[in-house]
Amino acid sequence: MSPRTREQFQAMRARTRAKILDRSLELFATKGFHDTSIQMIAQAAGISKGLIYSHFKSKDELLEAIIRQGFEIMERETSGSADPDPASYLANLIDDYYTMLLKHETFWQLYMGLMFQPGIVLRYKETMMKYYERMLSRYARIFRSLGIKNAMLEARLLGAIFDGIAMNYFFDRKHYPLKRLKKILLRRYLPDR
Amino acid sequence: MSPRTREQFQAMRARTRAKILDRSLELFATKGFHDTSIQMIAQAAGISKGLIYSHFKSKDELLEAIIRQGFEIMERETSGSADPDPASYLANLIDDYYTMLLKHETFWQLYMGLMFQPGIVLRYKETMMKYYERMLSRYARIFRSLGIKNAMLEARLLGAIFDGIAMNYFFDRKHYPLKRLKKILLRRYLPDR
Amino acid sequence: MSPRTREQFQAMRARTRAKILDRSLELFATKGFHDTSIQMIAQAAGISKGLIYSHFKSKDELLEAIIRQGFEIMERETSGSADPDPASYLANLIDDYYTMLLKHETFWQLYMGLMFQPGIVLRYKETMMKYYERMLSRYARIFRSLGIKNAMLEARLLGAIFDGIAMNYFFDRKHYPLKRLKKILLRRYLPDR
Amino acid sequence: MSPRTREQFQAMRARTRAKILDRSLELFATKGFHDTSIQMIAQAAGISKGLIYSHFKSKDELLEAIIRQGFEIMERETSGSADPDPASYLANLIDDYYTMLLKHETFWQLYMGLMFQPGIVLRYKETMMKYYERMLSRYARIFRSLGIKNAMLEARLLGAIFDGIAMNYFFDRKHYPLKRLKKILLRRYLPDR
DNA sequence: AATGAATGAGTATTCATTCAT
DNA sequence: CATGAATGAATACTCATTCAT
Repeated sequence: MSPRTREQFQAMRARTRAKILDRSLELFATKGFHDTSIQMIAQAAGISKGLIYSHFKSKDELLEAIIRQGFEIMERETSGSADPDPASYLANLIDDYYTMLLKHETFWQLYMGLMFQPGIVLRYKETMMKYYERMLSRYARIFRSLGIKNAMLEARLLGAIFDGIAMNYFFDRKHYPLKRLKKILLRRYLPDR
Repeated sequence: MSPRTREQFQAMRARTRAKILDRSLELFATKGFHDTSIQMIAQAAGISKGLIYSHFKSKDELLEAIIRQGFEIMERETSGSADPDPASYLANLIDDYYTMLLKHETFWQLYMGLMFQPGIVLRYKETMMKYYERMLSRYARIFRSLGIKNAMLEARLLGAIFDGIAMNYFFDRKHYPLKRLKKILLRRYLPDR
Repeated sequence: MSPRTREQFQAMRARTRAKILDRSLELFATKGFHDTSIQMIAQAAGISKGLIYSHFKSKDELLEAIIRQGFEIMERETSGSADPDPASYLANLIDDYYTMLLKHETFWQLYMGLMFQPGIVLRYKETMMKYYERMLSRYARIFRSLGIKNAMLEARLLGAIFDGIAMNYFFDRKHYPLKRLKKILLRRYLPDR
Repeated sequence: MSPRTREQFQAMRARTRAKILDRSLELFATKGFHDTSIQMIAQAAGISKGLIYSHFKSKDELLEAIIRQGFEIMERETSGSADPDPASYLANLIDDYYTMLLKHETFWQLYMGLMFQPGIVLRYKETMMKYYERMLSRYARIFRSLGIKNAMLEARLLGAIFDGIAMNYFFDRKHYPLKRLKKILLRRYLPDR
């Protein structure tokens, strides 16, 4: 019955918050934002509805927190991987993308789903765009260093390819030939390897 | 004062039905299925809520009708365009895609949005898949006739590219360089032209 | 193309009216008043919704017409059967009741159902009561002429027996031993026959 | 400021649930199932519409709960009353019936009303039948032990009498000579007392 | 007279959010 | 801090009734 220290409290809160974020991400991604009720999240997280509201002001803010967190993780993980050889860069890029897609499948799925729900997207559009643009710039830089013309356009195309693959993959995860497409992609962008 | 003829009634119904389909497609696409209420559709169509239900048994069936209609139009318009020269085929393919995308923008946007709403997608997955597969087969046939190996995989890649482009386009219609991407695409797939 | 005479028109109207009454009685009795829509009646009668309203001001008035008609028929058919021998009277009474029950089964069922729908009953209570009381008086008269004391109470009991039997019969028409109960009844009220 | 204990929550729920059951029974019985809206029940119970749905999944389930509860009470209260003398049994039976009728008037009225609403009855028919049959068996046993032939048929007749009396009583509660009918009934079934 | 398209008030139901304890 | 009872606004859907032709 010794009173918990401030640290213990904070750790607990952090754990609860993480659990909420975790569970809602999963539910939002697999069932959709509208078809996931606060009640369901609470149940999945093993806590009460009220407690969710002590962490997030509203369902919308919870969603926002998930998105923000997702982007942060994504960015943190992508920013590394310097490589002197531009061609490897490109291979890394493609590798990275696939790694990310599979590692953060759930977030990715949620994120793409949101892109098409205009009512929701509006609120996060800017955040999403910033992230996306940063990514494109990275692609473009590599293309440019490889002497490719229209580097930004090429970056856009690569981005579109990635998005399209992800989209199709999520639509029919079980049967989509993700790996074989990766091979084709590598062959196309790095023919001389 | 003589009663309306059967034809008159049918014409009235057809007109109303078209208006409903039209308006809901637009609203579903721009605001999302969940965020569009029957009330809103009624208002947009200038009719009463009840009348919608005299045409469609439920909101779900209305959506289904929209999807079905969309696919039908799409298919009807794509099925033509025979061309003796396979290379032209490919150019046509890309042309066609862009034409379709712009002509039926709204439906396209709805369709993509639905792909990520698991609760909804389930009901129409099969319909969507059939359509998509038919499209891929067409692509593959062309690749095959051009002597390209892995024709089906290449078809999948092209499909992904198209989807990715559409997705990005819808996310930021105003600034997306749709036309320039088309050029890049044509150059890539038909380098010797 | 010769114009129909006034008589022909009236005959047609009467026929339509009869069909409406007939069909609604059946539907109200078997599905319940609330669970029968005007649309269903129109369909069952092979006419349009509007036409029903040209015969009856409202669904309620249609019900009222059915009830009124039912009572009229009932009364007309019961009023006859004079019999010099009081004991035969009693047998007749029981016979009559069973005959009526089976002949106008549908109306009977509707009528009993309405007795317990307070919202509806209120409007027809008086009509129903008058009819019922007249019936009871007839019973009482017979009991009195047979020298039975408490004739009115006995009439009430007989009435209750009739109602109870009908009720149970309607609840499980297929298995209810209607005929055997009649025998028991006759034996009880006319032991020396 | 300490959170409510599980017991406190349970007590709250139980109180609310009882209030809902209580009020709906009354309203369903006096106004009919269809003519009682959830809104009315909420108002009568002094709670919000939503709260009703946290206790019962639907209006139908609420009705079912009422019926189930009614039968349970009925059965619990009837099951007692052993008596060595069969004749007393019979008197008890009649007594019991009248006691029940008056004690649970409202439920009785609801129950009878439902018997004639085909759409509703279907769902509960079996439950109702089971209860009714158990009751009839009890009656039959007594008749048999009194050496009466056709015991089951006699039971059915008694059942019908009870139902008929109840029905008439509910139709015109104020003026129906319930007590005097009881006397007549007792005299008829127990003439030598 | 006859049709059925059109209306809109009414109803069950859901769910994010609040709040007393 | 934590709970879940309670609220009420929002939403899909039904159906009696009206009315133009």
